[in-house]
Amino acid sequence: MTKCDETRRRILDAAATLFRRKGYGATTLEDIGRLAKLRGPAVYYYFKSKENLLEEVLNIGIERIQGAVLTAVAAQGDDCSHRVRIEAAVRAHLNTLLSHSDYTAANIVNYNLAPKKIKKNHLARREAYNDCWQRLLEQAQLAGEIAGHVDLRLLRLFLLSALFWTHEWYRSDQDSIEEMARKISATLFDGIS
Amino acid sequence: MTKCDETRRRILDAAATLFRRKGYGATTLEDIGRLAKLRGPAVYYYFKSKENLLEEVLNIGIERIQGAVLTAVAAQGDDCSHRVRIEAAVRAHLNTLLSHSDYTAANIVNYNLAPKKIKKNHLARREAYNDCWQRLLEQAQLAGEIAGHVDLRLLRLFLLSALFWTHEWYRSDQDSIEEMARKISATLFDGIS
Amino acid sequence: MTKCDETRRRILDAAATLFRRKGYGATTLEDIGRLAKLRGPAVYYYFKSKENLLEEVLNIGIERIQGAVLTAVAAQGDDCSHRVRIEAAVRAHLNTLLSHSDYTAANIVNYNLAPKKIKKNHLARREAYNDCWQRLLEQAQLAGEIAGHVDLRLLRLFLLSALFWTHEWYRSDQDSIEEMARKISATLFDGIS
Amino acid sequence: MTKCDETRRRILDAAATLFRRKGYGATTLEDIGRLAKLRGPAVYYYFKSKENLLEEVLNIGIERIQGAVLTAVAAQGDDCSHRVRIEAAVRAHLNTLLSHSDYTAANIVNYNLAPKKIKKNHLARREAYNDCWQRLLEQAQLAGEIAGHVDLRLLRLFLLSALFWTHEWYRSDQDSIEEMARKISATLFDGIS
DNA sequence: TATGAATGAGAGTTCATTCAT
DNA sequence: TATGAATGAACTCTCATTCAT
Repeated sequence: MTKCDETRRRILDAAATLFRRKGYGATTLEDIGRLAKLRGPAVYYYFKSKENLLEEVLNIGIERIQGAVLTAVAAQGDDCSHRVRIEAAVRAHLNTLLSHSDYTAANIVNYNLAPKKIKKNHLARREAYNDCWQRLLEQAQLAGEIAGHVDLRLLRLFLLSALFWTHEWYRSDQDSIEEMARKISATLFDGIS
Repeated sequence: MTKCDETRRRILDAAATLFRRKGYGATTLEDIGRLAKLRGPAVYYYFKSKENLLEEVLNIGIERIQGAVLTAVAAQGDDCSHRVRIEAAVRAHLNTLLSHSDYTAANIVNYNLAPKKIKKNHLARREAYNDCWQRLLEQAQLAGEIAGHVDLRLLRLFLLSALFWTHEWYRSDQDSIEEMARKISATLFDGIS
Repeated sequence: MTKCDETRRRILDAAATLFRRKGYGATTLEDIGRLAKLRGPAVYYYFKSKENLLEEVLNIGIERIQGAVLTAVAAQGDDCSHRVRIEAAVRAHLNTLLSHSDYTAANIVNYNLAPKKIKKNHLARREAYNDCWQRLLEQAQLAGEIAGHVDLRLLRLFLLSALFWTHEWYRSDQDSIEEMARKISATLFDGIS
Repeated sequence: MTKCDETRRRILDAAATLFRRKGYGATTLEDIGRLAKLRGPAVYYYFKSKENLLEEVLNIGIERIQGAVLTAVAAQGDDCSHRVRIEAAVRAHLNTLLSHSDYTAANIVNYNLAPKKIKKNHLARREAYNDCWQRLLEQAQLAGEIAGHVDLRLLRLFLLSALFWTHEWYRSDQDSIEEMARKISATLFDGIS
């Protein structure tokens, strides 16, 4: 990794952290520069514009979580139950979002209010991630582990909404991610009755 | 309703709509004025500052949804099952959030990135709304309709996350609120197995 | 005095007080209204504009002090020394400026930074007041009570500067106007050696 | 002197000139920028706020005149009379105020109406300058050159009032500073009788 | 590779002023 | 006689962006 790449990464990290914490609009390039240990305008050496920087942060945010989820699912092997696979996916999602990187949280916080152009460019990645989950659920339904009458689209939206919004209330000192994943999965499959 | 109150309401409505659509930071007072059919600075005749306006929009957003949920639950009477009551609450929440007013959606979109002072002042109302749900779930658990082993705090957070985030993907032409409420409730109580 | 005149006077008094305390620029019509017990725009019923109001305040400020000084001098009669007359003038000037009305102090504070048009209109009155003093000094010099070599123009400017600026440091609980007038007059005539 | 310092100084000079001429309130940052040959917002590269700029102008105004007076007095040596020293102080004061810099005049014009915070911070410097004069007069009185019965505090206030307000009427084509200083000093010590 | 200096667009906000009532 | 409502001009200030170095 050249020094150039390393600086670029430092800027991205700083941006992710600040976009998450204060939001895109309230973060100045000078803020980012400060955290990345250089001056604001230096960002322009590495990125075309602030929007551009946002775009990249958003992309990394999705890539990371998607990578983590896919890896986790694959790691379960082929002979385990779909319930186990889905729980692994939940765990991986939460781990990435809540403890491994600011990029994904920055994505959630900023996607909605991002400039239209950015949203448009980014949409495909979001849908790709949704598709991962959709497939996961479909396979479980095919295998009979999810009842046939369940509306998978709604289930997915509902589940991902819940998973994404954990970052708004999660406190690392109160909740264990492992446990959360287990409980969420249990609630989902068995219900609360 | 005097003309003054009426104009004030028009400004609040405009602000709620725009705060929801573009976010607090990206919404100009001139934008608000345009939508409310007056000039930007006229807003200052009714509100002390833009922040002040935000504060009021946030408050109304919570008041409305809390009012709707409490009313809906009360309307079920005392002799129905807790499952029915909770489903009624879900339906009322979704109705308010998705079709009755921009205030609640504006609240969700903007609360997190709002100025600290505003967040602090608003916190109590958010917690009050959470408490409504907590009580609803506790009563159901006491009555045995929710299994004793269920972690109610996590359940509530999980459920409200999912319910709040519907506004990000809900499309009125694709999803019926009635149906969503029914399905969500069913998934919750019976699980997906 | 009709009610109309009375209100007009209340507005002028309020303006004088505030112009003196905070300056013309920092005083809003709403401020003036508040002190005069009516709303800001009501001022327009009595005055054409804020500038207009300033103009009148400035004029009254000079008229009052000039009236007081002339009256005081005249009251000394014709057979007293010029030194006594001048001391009476000093006393009258200080009394008006420091304890009898805000108009004169408002004049001093605001004249310099007033809009050019106002200054131009007001100049004649200022000069008239200067002329009173100039005549007072000339008569004293003619009578031999002021030495022939004294530059009366400079003396007048010097004396009036000192007298006008008392309002910047005068504290009614520390300094007696009577005594100040006596000491100033003594210093002036006899010197400090 | 770096380019940065040089620009900063240009801005200060412009501000001093305009604050003196039109007053703090009526001076726009754009005005200052125009005179300093840059755009208005560029001022913020050098100063935190307009108030900040005012503060610095006020400070320089006092520093300059105090420096000039102290230097002038010291330059008289130890064996001259106090009358000579005081006349030198008067001359230095007038020279600085009337012909050497706008800062001191800007101070006089704007101090009184300045924001409270600024006034408070600045007060000490004003008092320091007053103290210089107070000491000057005390030494003269000790040496017997000022009569024992003279109220030095009043004398100082009176004298400084007169000296400060020269800037309101002084016209360089009518009055010679040298001569003014001489006459003022003569009047002061010997009286006008 | 990165900074210092500067710009220009645009924001929130204030306020004298107007006008219907 | 006075107010409530609204406007428009202007101001301070912020910030993404540019450019010479």
